[in-house]
Amino acid sequence: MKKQILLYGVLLGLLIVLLKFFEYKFIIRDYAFEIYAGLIALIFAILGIWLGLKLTRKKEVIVVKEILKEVVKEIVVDKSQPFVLNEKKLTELGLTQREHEILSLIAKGHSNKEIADKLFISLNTIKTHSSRLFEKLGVNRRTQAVQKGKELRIIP
Amino acid sequence: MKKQILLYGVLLGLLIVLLKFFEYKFIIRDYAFEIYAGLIALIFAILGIWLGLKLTRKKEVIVVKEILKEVVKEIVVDKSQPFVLNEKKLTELGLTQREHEILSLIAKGHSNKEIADKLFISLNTIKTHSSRLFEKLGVNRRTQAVQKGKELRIIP
DNA sequence: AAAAGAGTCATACTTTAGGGTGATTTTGTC
DNA sequence: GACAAAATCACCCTAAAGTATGACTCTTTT
Repeated sequence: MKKQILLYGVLLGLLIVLLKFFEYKFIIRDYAFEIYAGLIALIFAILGIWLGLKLTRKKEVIVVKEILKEVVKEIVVDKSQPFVLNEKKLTELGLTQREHEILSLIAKGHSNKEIADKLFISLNTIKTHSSRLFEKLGVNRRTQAVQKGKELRIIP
Repeated sequence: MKKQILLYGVLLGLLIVLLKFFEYKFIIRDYAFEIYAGLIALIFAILGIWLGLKLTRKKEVIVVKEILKEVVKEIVVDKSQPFVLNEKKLTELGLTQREHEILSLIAKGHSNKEIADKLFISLNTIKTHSSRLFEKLGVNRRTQAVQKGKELRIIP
């Protein structure tokens, strides 16, 4: 926050210097003040908008205490939608493409049968995929898988 | 958007007039320009921030076409979290307290057995509740119920 | 007091999901 | 071409989930 204010101040100073400089270079003396004011207003309005946009990117801080390692980790999760796939987590978990695909279909409320029909593969295959999927996510029910998937931001 | 720009322009004009007026009233002549610039910058930065904050309040427009009544309704849903219970929908659907409670437990990934244990009631009762719940939501699987529940904002 | 709504429970039955194991086929990589 | 990873499928069995129906108890409303 202090950085922002400092940045604003410095920018304003620079701008004034710049404008004063141009004042002696060109012949825009008559409307100089209005032009300056307009320019400053424009620039700071844009900066303000940018800052405003940045401010709304709410960050949720999840504090995970790993007792075993006696280390306190802070994971900053960007909660400002829309959904951006967390590819790191995806590879970290070792989820394959197919497994990921099936997870999202599960999340959409489809039954295994429906998923099988949709992907033109056997029901058994869906079961194998989902089993492995659950194992990798450390869950044992599809509803939990969906929950975890959303939490880890690997599905929308 | 055009309103915003107009507002900015008018404000800038007013400000300049105001400042010019004060220039002849007080003796702040020496640093007048810097003060003006600073004031303008400040005001427009604040305006920008406000605008930026307003811009990020994404609104999702759901268009519901009621064919029977030949009326097109537009429901504007504010999507800028956090969860606010849509009580209207809740009563509209006729969900009872218990059913709603069970829906949220389902959404948390609990099995029927777990819910039964948690609420100290029989597994069969959970089944009856969930059945009626599904019927009211127009679904036939718990994953779909969770989806719909979130969509209708009756669960977080 | 009767009716209605909500909550509870049971029994019986069907469907879907999940776990375990093993096997075959594709596909991409060295 | 060999190898590994991914994807496919089958079979078996158990566990959950879901459907249908009927019934009992409270509580609130009429």
